[in-house]
Amino acid sequence: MNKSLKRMATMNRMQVTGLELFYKKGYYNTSVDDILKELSLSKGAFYYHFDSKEDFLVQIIENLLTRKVYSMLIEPIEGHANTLDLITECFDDALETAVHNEMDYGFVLSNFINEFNGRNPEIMKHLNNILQIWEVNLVSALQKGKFNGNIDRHVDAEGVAVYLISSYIGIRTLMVETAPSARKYRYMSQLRQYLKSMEPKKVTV
Amino acid sequence: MNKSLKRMATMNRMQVTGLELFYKKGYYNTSVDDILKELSLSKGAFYYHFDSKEDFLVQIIENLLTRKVYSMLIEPIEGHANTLDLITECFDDALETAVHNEMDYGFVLSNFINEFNGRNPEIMKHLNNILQIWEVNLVSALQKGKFNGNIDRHVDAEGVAVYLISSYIGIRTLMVETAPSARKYRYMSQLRQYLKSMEPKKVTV
DNA sequence: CTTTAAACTGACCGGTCGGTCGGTGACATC
DNA sequence: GATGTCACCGACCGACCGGTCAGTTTAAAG
Repeated sequence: MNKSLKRMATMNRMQVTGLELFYKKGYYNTSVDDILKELSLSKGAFYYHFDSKEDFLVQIIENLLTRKVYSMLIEPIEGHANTLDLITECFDDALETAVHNEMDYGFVLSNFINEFNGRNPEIMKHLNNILQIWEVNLVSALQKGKFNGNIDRHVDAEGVAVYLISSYIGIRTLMVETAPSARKYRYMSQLRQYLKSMEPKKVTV
Repeated sequence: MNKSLKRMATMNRMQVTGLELFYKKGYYNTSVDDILKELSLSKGAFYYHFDSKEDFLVQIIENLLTRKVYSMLIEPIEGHANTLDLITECFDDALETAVHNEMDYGFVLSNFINEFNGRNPEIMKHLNNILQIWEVNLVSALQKGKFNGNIDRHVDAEGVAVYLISSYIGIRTLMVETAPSARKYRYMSQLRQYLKSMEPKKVTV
């Protein structure tokens, strides 16, 4: 195998397993040895590829987490269909994935925000960055919806984006352990109603 | 000082400082010695009053956290005024406290849920219990609102409760570090709109 | 076959943490 | 003022964790 290919393969394996365990047990409660044991690799291999545990996490966030948020929450609302429908379907799909996930530990991004807030500003910078990208994309999708006449022009796009993200982060926390399916159903039903209230007011002539 | 009074006083001091540090740095990242140093007490004093670090946490949750949620989020919506107004004001006050808190680390309850989910079922039981009490009280407040004619009778009280709790948990996470005041404003504006959509439809005769 | 650099091993180190335990001072009771 | 108990002290233990390093394996290149 090509040398640099092997390097990439090993580093990727480590990152995938690392994200998995950090998600399950938290960053500080997962030792480097835990990850290595899962992969049957040694300490030396880890520190040959990464400068430190923190450097490792940064690369996981940049490589895997960012992509995850993009594919799950950003790209699905970039289509040309009715923005409100796209958002509804995107949230529904994302939550459905969580419901079917046997071992659900919540929304990775918000779990990390909770763990590093006030403890590691460097990591928080990266996490806030992802959040901001999500917010910006939501806002522009909403504005496109207003432009296309699917959303009332009086709607405050920034406000709606914040409210949507808030509710999503919250429901993912709530769906952990207690009746995820029932809570998803109730949440989606209210979300639909909330989004419906943004449809353009019919102008009766 | 009376013996048992002194005992209570010391235990309470420990719990208050413990909650403070667990909130700031997380449970697993706060050592028993960290708490003791703050209080100029020794290990022996701690383990004289508490069986273990976990027992200590359980007592904090039962004594301090539960009371905190009650006084901030449950009692304020128990009044006789219009339920929707009570909820609005309650959320506004709770978020305003967070805005003015120089060192804000989010919503204690959801922070703990994030930290212990999938790691400590015993603690999760206590946390889910608080969440459920909150939910039940919200539902009954909403039903009272329907009974009193302040809320449309078609409104799904359980759904609204889940949606409110979700959005609150989420906005508290979002308000951490990045523009808390602006985000609070946007959130509250959308919350008002969402709640307004529940007012009874005027029956024009 | 030899050279060489990359990939990896695992023993080891300094430090931290939860928890233990023998001891000590303060103070109420007799 | 002797006695006993409550509240507290702090040295210590064993487990664990992030990180280092001297050395071994692997495999491409000459």
